[in-house]
Amino acid sequence: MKYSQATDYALHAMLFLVAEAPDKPVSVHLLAEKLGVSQTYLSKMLTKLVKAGLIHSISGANGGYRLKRNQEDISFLDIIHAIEGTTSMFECSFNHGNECLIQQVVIDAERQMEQVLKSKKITELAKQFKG
Amino acid sequence: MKYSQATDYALHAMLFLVAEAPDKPVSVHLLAEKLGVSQTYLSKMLTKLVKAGLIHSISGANGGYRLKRNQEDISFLDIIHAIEGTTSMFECSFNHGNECLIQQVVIDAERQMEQVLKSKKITELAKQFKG
DNA sequence: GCGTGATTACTCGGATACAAGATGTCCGAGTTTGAGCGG
DNA sequence: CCGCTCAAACTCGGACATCTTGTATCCGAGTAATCACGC
Repeated sequence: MKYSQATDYALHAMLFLVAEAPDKPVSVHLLAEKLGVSQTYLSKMLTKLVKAGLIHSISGANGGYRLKRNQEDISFLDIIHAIEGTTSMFECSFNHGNECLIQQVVIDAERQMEQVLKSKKITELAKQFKG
Repeated sequence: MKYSQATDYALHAMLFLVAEAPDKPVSVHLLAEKLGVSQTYLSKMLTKLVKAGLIHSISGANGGYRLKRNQEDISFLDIIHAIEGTTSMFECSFNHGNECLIQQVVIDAERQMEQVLKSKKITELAKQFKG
């Protein structure tokens, strides 16, 4: 049970965008260099973030990725969901009478975690990052 | 980011032990049959639970697995940790100045989840299961 | 009836196999910018 | 100076390769209870 490295990349990439370049497009090349990871792999993650509506892609020369307007609202959970998907962490594989008590407990715990991740916005961190 | 099926098996196996046979050994054969999973694979999970000190194995004829004495204290977290390991869900792969702000947030969220899983005992569920 | 050995019913652990997912690379296609060039 | 073309700098998306992990099986070794048999 571990978050994938892809999530790690995505979170750091988003933090960089918010902190360093909130309004101008940044190329994958530069972003990958700053983070020290492979361009092509990072681009896959960015594509997911685009599909999730968190960032915007601008093709052509001087293109790159740019934050969407509502950057204030972007939470950790948004980014994690964009990469990992939104399906629940736990799924009971037995078929006992509709609702599994075990599953209810685990999902309840999961919601607690999501609550924290949802309330924490990436912009908060960017301020700390700078200051 | 998903709990493995092995965790699902282990939780259900523990619930069965607590609810149906709190003091006598149950063979893997029977347990696997009740849950409808493979014996050999389930036995691997039970081995982990033994190593974690949650249950006891009795070899030889009429042997099997039995709960440890302190069954009241066994929480969801204990079982999950036994199977999944205790390492954190998130580990920052970059080396920026010791402490990663992102990692702190995610680990904080993780702790919230663990809090719920820790406070929920398997015996609680067994009572609901019966009643 | 009692000890001894064989059988049976278990767990334990290692070796192996297979599938899926994470990670990473490569390349061709489309798109926009900007430079160069001819009128 | 204007417009056209072409190259460069990008993203996009699919195909592919590799490695790890989860899932699962098989088998031999060890262990404890029980049964059978002979004294």
